Amino acid sequence: MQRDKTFRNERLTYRLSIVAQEAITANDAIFLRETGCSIRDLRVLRLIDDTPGTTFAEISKATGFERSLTSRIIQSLLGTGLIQRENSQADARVFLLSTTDKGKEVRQVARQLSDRLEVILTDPLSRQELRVFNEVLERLGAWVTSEDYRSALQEETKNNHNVK
Amino acid sequence: MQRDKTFRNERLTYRLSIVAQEAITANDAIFLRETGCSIRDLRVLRLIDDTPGTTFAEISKATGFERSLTSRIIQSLLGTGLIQRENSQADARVFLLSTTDKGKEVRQVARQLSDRLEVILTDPLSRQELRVFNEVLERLGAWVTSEDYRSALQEETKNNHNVK
DNA sequence: ATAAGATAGTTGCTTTATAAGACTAAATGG
DNA sequence: CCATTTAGTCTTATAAAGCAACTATCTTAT
Repeated sequence: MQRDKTFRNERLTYRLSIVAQEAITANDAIFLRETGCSIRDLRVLRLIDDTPGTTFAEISKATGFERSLTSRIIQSLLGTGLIQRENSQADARVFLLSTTDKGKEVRQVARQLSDRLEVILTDPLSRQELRVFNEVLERLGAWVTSEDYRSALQEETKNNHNVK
Repeated sequence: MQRDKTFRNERLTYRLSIVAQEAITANDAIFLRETGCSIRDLRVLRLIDDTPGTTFAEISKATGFERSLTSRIIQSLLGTGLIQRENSQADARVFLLSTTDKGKEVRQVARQLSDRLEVILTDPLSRQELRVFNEVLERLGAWVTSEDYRSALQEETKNNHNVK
C-alpha cells in the first residue's frame, strides 16, 4: 500500500510511524516465511531460550501480552515443536518452558536474519548517523514508556482543553 | 501494557516499533479526545484542506487507504461537518471535497496540538540530536517505501533460503 | 481438616478493524 | 447504442485482540 506519498514536511511522528510500519510489516512477512514464526512469536521464543524453565505467567509479564494471547502463542510454539514443557515438581499448576533443539536452531536463524535485515534497513545511513540514531531511539524508547512521559502528556492536554 | 520491559540490547527494529507504537497510540487517543478525530481522519482532513476540490479517488490514492476505508473516513468527516461536498459539474459521479469552517478550525487545533506533542516527545533530545534524528528518519522513510528497499529485501531472502 | 480465597493456565465469545467484492450510477469509446 | 470502465458506496467475510468464565491446584485461616 501507499506507493507515491510525498513525505516531505511531515511530522516526526508521522515519519516515525511510516518507517516503523513499513520496516516491521515487511520484516514480519520475511520472518514468517523464513522461520515460520512471526516477530512476536520469536520474541517469546527468545525469552524462553534465554530463561529456560520460565513459565507462562513470566512470559506474559515480561512481554506485556494478554494472558490469552500469551497462551495462544505458547500453544503455537509447542505445536511446531520449538519449545517443550514439563510439569513443575513444586507446583502442579505450573509448566516449565524450554526450547527444543529445533527451537534453538530457529532462534539462531532468526537472529542472523534479523542482523541481515537490519543491515539492509540502515543501508542509507552513515556509521555516524546510525550510532546517533540508535542512541536516540534507545533514549526515546525509555522516555515514551516512562511515567514521566505519560504525565507530561496529561499535563499538556489538561491546560489547553480547547485552544483559543 | 508493557510496564517493566528492560529494553537494553534489543534490535533497532524492535526499539523503533516500541517508540512508534507508544508515541502513536498515546497521541492518537489525545487527538481523538481533543479534536474528535483520529490521526488518520486528520490526515485526510489535512489533504482535503490543502487541495480543495479534491475527490474520493485522489484521497484514496494519496493515502494508500483501501477504497472502502477511505469512503468511511470521508463519511465520518461529512457526518461531523468538517468537510462538505458538491457535485462536480464535469462528471456527475464525482464529488468535490472541501473543508468547512469548522474543519479548518479543527485542522488548526490539530496542528497546534501536534506541535506541542512533538515537543513533549522529543523533550529528552538535544537540538543537535533532534536534527540528526529528523533527517535520518526522513531518509529512512524514503528508503523503506522505495522499490529499491523491497528488492534488496527480496534479494537477501532469496539467496539464503535456509541458512546453514 | 476444611472452607475461602488466590493463582496458573486455557478456552470460548465478543468486539473491532480491515480487506474484498458486489452493486449503482454515470461516463467513455468504438 | 452497446460494452467497458470509473466513481463511490455498502454489505459481508475474516482475522486480531481483549474479556471473562472455567478447571485445577495451591495457600491461608480457623
